[in-house]
Amino acid sequence: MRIATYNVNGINGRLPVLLEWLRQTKPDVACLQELKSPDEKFPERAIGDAGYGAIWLGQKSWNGVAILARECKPEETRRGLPGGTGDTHSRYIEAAVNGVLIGCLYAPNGNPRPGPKFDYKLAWLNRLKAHAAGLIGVHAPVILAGDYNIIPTDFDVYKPERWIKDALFVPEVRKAFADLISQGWVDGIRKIYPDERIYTFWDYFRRSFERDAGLRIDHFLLNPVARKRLSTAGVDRATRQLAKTSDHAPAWIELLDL
DNA sequence: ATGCCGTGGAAACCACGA
Repeated sequence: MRIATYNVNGINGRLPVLLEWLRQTKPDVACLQELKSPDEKFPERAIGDAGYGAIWLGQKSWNGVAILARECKPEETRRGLPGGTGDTHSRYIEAAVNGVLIGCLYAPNGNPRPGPKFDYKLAWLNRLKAHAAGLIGVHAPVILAGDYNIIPTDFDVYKPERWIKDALFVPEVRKAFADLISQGWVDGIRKIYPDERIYTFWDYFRRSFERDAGLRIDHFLLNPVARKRLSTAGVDRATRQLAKTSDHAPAWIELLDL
């Protein structure tokens, strides 16, 4: 079972690239972020024609998350993290697909720091941690996949010194990721590639992709049941080279079938 | 050191992203 995550940066503008990627790589589940689309403009028909059922949580212009499942409809279990009174951002949706519980998340960027956007990021990550604490012990595979907007370590950024004060890399934010790991979650991509440079995002400008000046900010966290089934992982770098592409590349993990 | 590019929405610029 292949589970992918892809920050599409606008699902309607990105539709040709998204459909090409689905056609070529055929993930069983695809977690999408940054739809930048209100619910009524989600391209349900085009995605259905491509062979995918979908659930989504959009909003006008910003944010937005969706879960796609090949040849079936995800069984939605939650929309929005708990404790979100007054939070208008569409950043979390969760579903069961073939016995695997999938949380699809788009964490806040948090820049500029300090400021209200950074405070919101830390508060949101605290809510994620609280929800994750309740999922870690579920007796089924659980995957928390998405754009965490966190560079976990020096090894996950092309030039750490340039990012020291950035909201993706400051100690408080890296600690939030480490706290999740302390709960018992496993960083799936790093588990498969302990010693390789893996990036999932490259800026559009300064020829970042050509220079491989990237960041690893899209992650899969696996609970212990899911970890036992983890077999392979990867990043679809070819998709990052297509015309009109996102600044993120899709990332994926493979779980052994039972 | 930097939104230099790109998207969406409103309005021919602005907010926002990482």
